[in-house]
Amino acid sequence: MSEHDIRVRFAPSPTGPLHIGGVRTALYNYLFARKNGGKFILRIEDTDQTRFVPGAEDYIIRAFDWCGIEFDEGVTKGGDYGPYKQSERKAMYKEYADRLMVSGHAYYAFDTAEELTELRKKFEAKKETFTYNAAERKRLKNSLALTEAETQKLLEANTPFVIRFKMPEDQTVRMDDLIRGTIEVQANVLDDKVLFKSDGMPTYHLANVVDDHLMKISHVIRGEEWLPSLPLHVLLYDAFGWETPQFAHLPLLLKPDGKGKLSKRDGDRLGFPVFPLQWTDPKTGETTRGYREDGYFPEAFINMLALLGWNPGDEREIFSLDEMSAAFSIERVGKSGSRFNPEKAKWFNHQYMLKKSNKELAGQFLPFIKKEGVIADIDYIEKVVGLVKERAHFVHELWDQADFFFKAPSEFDPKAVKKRWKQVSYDQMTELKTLLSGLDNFSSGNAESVVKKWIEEKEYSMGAVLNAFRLLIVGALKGPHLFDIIALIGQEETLRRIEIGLYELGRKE
RNA sequence: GGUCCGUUCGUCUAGCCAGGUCAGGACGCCAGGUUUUCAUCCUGGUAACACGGGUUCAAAUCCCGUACGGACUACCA
Repeated sequence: MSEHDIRVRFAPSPTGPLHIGGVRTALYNYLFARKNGGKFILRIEDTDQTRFVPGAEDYIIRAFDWCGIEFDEGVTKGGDYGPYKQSERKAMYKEYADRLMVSGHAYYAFDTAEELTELRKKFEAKKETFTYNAAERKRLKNSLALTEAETQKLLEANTPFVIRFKMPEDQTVRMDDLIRGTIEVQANVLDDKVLFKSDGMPTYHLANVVDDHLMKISHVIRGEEWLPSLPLHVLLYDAFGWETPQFAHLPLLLKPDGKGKLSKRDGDRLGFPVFPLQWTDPKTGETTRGYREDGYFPEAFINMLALLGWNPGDEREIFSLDEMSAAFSIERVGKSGSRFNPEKAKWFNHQYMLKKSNKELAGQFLPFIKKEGVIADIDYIEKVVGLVKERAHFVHELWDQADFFFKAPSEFDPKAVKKRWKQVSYDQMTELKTLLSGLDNFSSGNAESVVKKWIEEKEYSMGAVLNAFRLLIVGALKGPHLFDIIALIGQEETLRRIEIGLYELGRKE
């Protein structure tokens, strides 16, 4: 393996279901790896034991599985750079923290969480912000302020400690971001972040830098919320004497209305999912809807997500994962946050509905038909789907568009009856029944030409006859081309429905 | 409050880096056409460079400022 191999990672924390913003971040990493012939790695960042949520890791894996996003290495895949779960790498982090101690880039701090909280409160009362930095560290309980003997004594007494990064003074940190360009920050304004916690676990900052280096990550593509800690990370690479990977910080997903980033509450409030899969909170038992359960096709979901912040530079909008991979480039990712638009999400699903084969759709439609207590042949369902798929956004909407293919109307839309069932209708339909019963060729085309010829010869109103006919067959003024319908349900059923309709609607006085 | 990031139709965005087009496309919405139903589809329309300076013959594009928005500011990631 050469030094220049492209390796990217997605590193979620198993603290709950994966937000669609996270899915998008993973997607961009995946596309970047595919485009550049690189590897895509899934690493679980579970260094916070207090926030562990059972089932979350499994959820994350199932979610990507559904999306069709595959990893080359990671918790489920294995690989040469494992383990891929940080809790299983625990032992090594202390070693790296110690290296920083030795090189003078880090120090022990014995301040308790309570003491620091107290300090922050005091500062706040003075309308100031407490920062653990060069100005303050001398007055606090740490190995920089204490004598060596005092420090040693505390250590020997097993006093809980953390290891903090010693932020350099008077240094300008220069960073390059693939999306935002060059960013400069004065190290003075940064604080001495905790690298190693008193529970023996590293913080995100240490773990992510160590792991990214050890796993030979070439590009760190992550959410914008990490931008403020980028200087720390860059300084950490420097302190270790490691080459920094390239960075790209992705813009946020914003809520459809109002201000701020997209949250679970927006989904509940506006009626759309914020998670790929349904999630049931193990503690509260509360269930949150997912895109899959709402009837979205994974391809549509991914396609919609990809275009939220990225565009190919031409006017294409419908992409398969392969097409997206080929077209993707990090330079074409926008800088500003994207407002999520539920309407367009539906449109995407409709596009995929149109694209999908009738066979595949029929298979997905089958359970809904069974639920209605109807038994139907799969070939028949396929033909039905072909006629109605363009009128639905989701598979679950198909039944409403197609129920009349499976059963005679049980009721007739009163408004339609009022509008289209006239005095003459009864006699005309009776005549039509006779006409149709004599047909040998009941194909859509033949039935249509015979019926229309008859209407013309009798000088009936085309609209009146056809709409009354539709009413008897469908029960409402909706549906595909009428003659396609009767050809599909067949001559016998067509005649039966006319008969039933005649009986139900009767002769209008 | 501090630090950093951002700002083109209602929304997603192209155009910006290498200044010069009636600022283009898509979703939505509106109108017309097709479908003697409804939906699809087709055609057309609606609608934007946050504001103020500067540089220039010329600024959406380059520079500065302002406003607004966002993220971060934990022994969370």
